[in-house]
Amino acid sequence: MPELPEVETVRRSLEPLIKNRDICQVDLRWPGLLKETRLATLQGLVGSRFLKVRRRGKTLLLDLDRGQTMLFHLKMTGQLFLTSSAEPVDKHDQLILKLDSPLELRFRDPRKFGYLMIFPTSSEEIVNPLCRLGPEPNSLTLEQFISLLRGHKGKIKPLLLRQDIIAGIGNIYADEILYRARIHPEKPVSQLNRAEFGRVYDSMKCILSRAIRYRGTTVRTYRDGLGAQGAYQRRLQVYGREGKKCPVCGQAIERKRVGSRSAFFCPRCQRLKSMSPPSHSR
DNA sequence: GTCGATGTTATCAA
DNA sequence: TTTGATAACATCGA
Repeated sequence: MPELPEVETVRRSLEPLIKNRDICQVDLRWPGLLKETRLATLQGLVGSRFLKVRRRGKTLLLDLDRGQTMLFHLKMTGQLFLTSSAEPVDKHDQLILKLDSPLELRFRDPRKFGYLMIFPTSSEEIVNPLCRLGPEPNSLTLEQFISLLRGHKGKIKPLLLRQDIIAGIGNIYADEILYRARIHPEKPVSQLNRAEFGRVYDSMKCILSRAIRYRGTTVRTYRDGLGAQGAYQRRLQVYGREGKKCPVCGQAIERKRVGSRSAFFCPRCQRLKSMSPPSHSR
């Protein structure tokens, strides 16, 4: 679930509390967490201090003094949170960074898809996951948005999910964005007119900022940097609501596989084809 | 117990 | 270029 709004919420909740704190001890409990990074590099972080916490797409970037950056990808079920060392360690806790006082920064991930990568901050733009990301949604003008999408073929929803085109949108928010824009997830981008692009663009900005305001969506495992749940799950209009009534027209929400992911949408508000004009023959 | 699905994405084949 | 399948893994619900 960690999409842009969730990762941004983790960032905002974590930064003020770990900024200027030192790493006193490193306890890696599952070596597979490290990606393209040596254990010695991780252990060498003892004595480093956190400077800031950034986000790029769905990744978290923890900048340290001494010029290194820790990149966490939460994937499906990863959690990065600050806690007290008195808190019992879960069997899915894969990394524990002891900070000063009783504070610990922990990475927990039941499914073990998430990872940590450490690299020099200066090489950020050439490092693997970051260098292939498209622009941030909030940095895009409508013109840029249109030209990014127009350069590709295919259905709109799978394109919104592509991180190399636009960074940060995942399955939940793609569905919510398209619902608000009244665009069917399978609509070919080649058939979108300017007004429809405009609606998707406005909807993207609106949904993402609203989801950040509500501190993200907790479907199951997502937690912010202090272990708190989000609140946006109560505002979802279509995601996970198959068979329930569309909030606007009352039609049953449908679910369909689009680009090998589940897509939830209202078949009436999000039509694939415009209605044929009424027939006069009778 | 089994089966199918889950918010992500890299990789490979067609 | 695009798509679909697969894989990484644990958990949950039917």
